[in-house]
Amino acid sequence: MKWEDLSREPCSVARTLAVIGDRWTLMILRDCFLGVRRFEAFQARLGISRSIVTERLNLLVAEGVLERRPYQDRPVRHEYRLTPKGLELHPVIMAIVEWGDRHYAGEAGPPILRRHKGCGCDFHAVQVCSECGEPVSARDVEARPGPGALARAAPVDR
Amino acid sequence: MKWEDLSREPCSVARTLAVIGDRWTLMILRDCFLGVRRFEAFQARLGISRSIVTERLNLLVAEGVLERRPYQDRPVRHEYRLTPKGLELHPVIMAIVEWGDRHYAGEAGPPILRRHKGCGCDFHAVQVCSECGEPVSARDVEARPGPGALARAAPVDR
DNA sequence: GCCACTCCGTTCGTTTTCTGAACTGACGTT
DNA sequence: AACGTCAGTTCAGAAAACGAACGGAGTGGC
Repeated sequence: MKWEDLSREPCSVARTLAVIGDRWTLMILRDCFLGVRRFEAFQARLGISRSIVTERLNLLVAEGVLERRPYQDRPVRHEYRLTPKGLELHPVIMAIVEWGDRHYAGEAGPPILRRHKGCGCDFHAVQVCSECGEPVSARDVEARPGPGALARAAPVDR
Repeated sequence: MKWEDLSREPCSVARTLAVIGDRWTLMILRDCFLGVRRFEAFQARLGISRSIVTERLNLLVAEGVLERRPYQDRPVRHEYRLTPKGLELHPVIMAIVEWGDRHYAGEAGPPILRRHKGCGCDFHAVQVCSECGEPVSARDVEARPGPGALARAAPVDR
């Protein structure tokens, strides 16, 4: 399978990764959530090729994850901001942070603390069931084909 | 920055992506959570180069995300199973699914439905604050350097 | 014994992607 | 006029991924 074919797969993981699954895209999004908005800042913080920054930002804008808006004229300069759709990626970043904090934080503890404005506490993100509110782990979930599944969805070969 | 340097960054996102941020690794993990365990099955389902499958599985085993265990002798054949550390990646996959379902499911609806065994309902995953139990969105979070932050953690340049 | 088949890889030459460094261009500052 | 900032673009060389073939250890059929 080619990378571009991912978006045509009948799978929400594949379709999402077609947008954000690139090597550096999630790092760019991390920075977005930390408030980074400018081309130079993304490039400097990540230390990657400028052409990659251009390409990734353009893709994210095309997908409606980021919005490119002018913040000055003469010369016109743009900044990249998360759209509502982009903000909805927050749980993805938080889930990644959660796992990294748990398994790769050093002796000292996690490199970044997050406070929940609602209750004022340093917190970590927990995933719960939308129906009963109980925490959900991998073992608690049973997957089956849904209405958007194509015929292609063959039974898994174990 | 090179890809290998990610694991040395004082950032849980970077460290996590150093392990699972690869183009195909998250697709392999998706299949793991759907019960796929064998080399041939990963390769056939993803349709990617066999050498890439080999490399990614080896990395995931080296990182303790998957376990390589024999399921027969003569000839010895191994299957790849999620370890407890690997199972803890479930929220990451679920967060990705959630976003894909919301923004890329067609008219018909999501391609896969998930039932929570605890309550028996089809559900979706919600992220809540570990302290107060309220749902957390991007706007509700305030990040600041934690104990594991190095001096390198400069203020964000906006 | 011989051939076909399965599973799990490895090897290798070609194509694609990424990198690093320089270049452009519009504007401000000294 | 010279220099600096920001946001890109260009391009040769390095790295990664691809496809297709090959290997090897066993099973099953005849």
